[in-house]
Amino acid sequence: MATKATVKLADVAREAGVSKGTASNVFSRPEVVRDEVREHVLATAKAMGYGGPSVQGRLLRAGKVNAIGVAAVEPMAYFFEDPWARALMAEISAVCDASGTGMALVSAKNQQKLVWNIQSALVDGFILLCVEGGEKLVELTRERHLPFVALALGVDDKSIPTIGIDNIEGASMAARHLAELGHRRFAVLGTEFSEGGAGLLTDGQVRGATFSTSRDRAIGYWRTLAEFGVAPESVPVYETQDVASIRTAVAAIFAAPEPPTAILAMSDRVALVAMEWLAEQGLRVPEDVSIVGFDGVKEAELSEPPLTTIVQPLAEIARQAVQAILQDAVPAQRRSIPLTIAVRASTGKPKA
Amino acid sequence: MATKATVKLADVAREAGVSKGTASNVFSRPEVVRDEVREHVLATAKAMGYGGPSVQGRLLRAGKVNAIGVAAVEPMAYFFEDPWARALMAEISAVCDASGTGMALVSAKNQQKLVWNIQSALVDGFILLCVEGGEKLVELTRERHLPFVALALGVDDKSIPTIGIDNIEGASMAARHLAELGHRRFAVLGTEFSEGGAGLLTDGQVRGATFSTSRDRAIGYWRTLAEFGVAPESVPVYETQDVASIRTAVAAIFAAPEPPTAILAMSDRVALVAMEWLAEQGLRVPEDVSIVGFDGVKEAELSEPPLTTIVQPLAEIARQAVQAILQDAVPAQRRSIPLTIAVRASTGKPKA
DNA sequence: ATGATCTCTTGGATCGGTTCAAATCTACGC
DNA sequence: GCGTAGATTTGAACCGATCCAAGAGATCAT
Repeated sequence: MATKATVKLADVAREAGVSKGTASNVFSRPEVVRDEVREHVLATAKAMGYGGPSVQGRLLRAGKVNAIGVAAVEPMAYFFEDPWARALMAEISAVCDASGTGMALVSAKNQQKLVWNIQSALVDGFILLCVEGGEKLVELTRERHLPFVALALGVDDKSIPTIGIDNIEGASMAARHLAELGHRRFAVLGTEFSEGGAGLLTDGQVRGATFSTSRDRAIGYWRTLAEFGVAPESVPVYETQDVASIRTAVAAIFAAPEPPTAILAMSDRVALVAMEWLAEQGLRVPEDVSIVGFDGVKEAELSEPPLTTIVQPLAEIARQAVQAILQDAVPAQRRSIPLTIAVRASTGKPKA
Repeated sequence: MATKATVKLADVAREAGVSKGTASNVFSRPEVVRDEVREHVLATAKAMGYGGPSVQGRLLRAGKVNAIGVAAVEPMAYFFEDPWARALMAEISAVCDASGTGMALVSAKNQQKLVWNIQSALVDGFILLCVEGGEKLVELTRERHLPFVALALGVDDKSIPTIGIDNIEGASMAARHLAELGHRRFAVLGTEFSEGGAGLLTDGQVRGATFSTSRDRAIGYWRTLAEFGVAPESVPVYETQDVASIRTAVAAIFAAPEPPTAILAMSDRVALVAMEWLAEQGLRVPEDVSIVGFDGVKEAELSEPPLTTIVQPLAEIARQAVQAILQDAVPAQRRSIPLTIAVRASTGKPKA
């Protein structure tokens, strides 16, 4: 059903009695060929079942693929299932759409396959979603000698072109919001600090975290709360992983003799799971507990109650990332984009 | 930062003092070259900043891209935002993942760009999401002379390789479920029947629909209801488009002197919007009205109440589509995959 | 007629690899 | 010292187009 004996441009040219060059022009620069000739070549091509210039051939010559790859160390379905990834992909694709650039999904949970996929992806550059295994991903991508930009990179490395957010600043905003409402007893529901960890963390574990994203957010919370007279030692930080670990953590937090009146969650996902647990326990948000998320995913707007959260400027991140790659002008180092806070119904004054 | 003077294989070969052929073998068939030579060439390559064999060059020779394209006549963000598309994409990507195949997103709302994108996509074949503009899409894809499979194609055309579902059968299941619960007064909340239409349809308009998907579902509903003694004329069919048109339609349905006790919705999306309207009006589901959706998207499980719906076997559709393309064995004609019904809380016995 | 312009066409070089038949090298047996 | 099988290398052909300098024709003014 597909290409059969693969008719090529040269065949069409011969059959039509013109040179290869002319035949090529008929397809890629029709205006320079005389109408009569063009029609004839086109007709011959159609008759022979020629499927237009092979992309491969053209490609070899042009060098540009006109597509960018988006890579992650995750199964490919991640792009369509994870809320953050999805939101980001939607923004990236909107930018690509506008500039007529194609997108290729490059991904694999399996290291070996990932190597191969990155090596052989037909793209002009990469956008790396570094939520997990970021360093490895960057290293692999480097070898392709193509422009790339890392997003959500969890490690500090000045030599990696990154577009991101200022996590300390974002966390600060969340903490300030709650502190200004009058809260003084807090707990932090964190994301991953180190490979596979979970549970209550010590100050040292927080500062020595593998993933700087989590570390910076914790530091941002602590620092700002301190300004309001809340001692960091009084603000426990729980590391979480899957849903079960999140529930365990919230349970631990509220098992305390004097539970917090406000929760600082390092991601909307964590916050939403926590809200579910709270609802099950009959604790009202925000009357009994206020909670602030982080990321600004769509789901946060639709939850009951809607979640106050720090929203990431995904559209702007996407725009800058795609532009950087298309123009082969990747930032020399990390570039930060300002965050905003969306105040919704999950936060309020603490109980008197 | 990217490739500079672009070192090529020939350069490395010259520098290392071996032939181009040997250099090529070092990278693509390392086992045939002597260790000593291999090491030396590899070292030279690294020193010169050679980024491995260019994919383009290899490609030209090999002919296989090892990627399939998924195309739709929609803005690219559609793949990440539309519930049905997302669910399907997740399944497709799972299959691709398993076989190490890459995925490229090919899409554009703009006809001209779409043509170009399809023409130049670097893929071995296409999966077409034909929810809208299906015929045009098929036509364009044909020209590439690559294997392709159409999904959710809304038109009857035996010459198009399609993998789909039996819409009549699915609609039948929905209708039977409600009829067996005892319902006798129905209304159909339909999807698009013809380009841009909306509102109450006549029998003739239903049967003469442009989109066979909607037509078949309507026919399935009517046919089965008739078996239960419900005359087709008593079951109004409303065509809908955007959210506003859906709300208008439900409003019209419930403005009737004897409103139906059950709604047959042709898609989960339509059903969910309708449920929202019903909730606003204080009508309880299923106590006052039962409703059955179609598609089986994730959101249908999470709605309040969870929606009874006809679920499409997306995983199986995805598997067959990807396999067909990878093996260049596209079905000669339409192939149907059986549907199942997920009975949830949105349906119950009618009020006595 | 002759030369100057213009408009098309042509053919060969090139993109960056892979492939494979033939050439070269080694080691080993007699 | 000679022949031979086996292991490596080589070099030219090829994949399917695009690009461009140069050639061929047609048109028009002198």
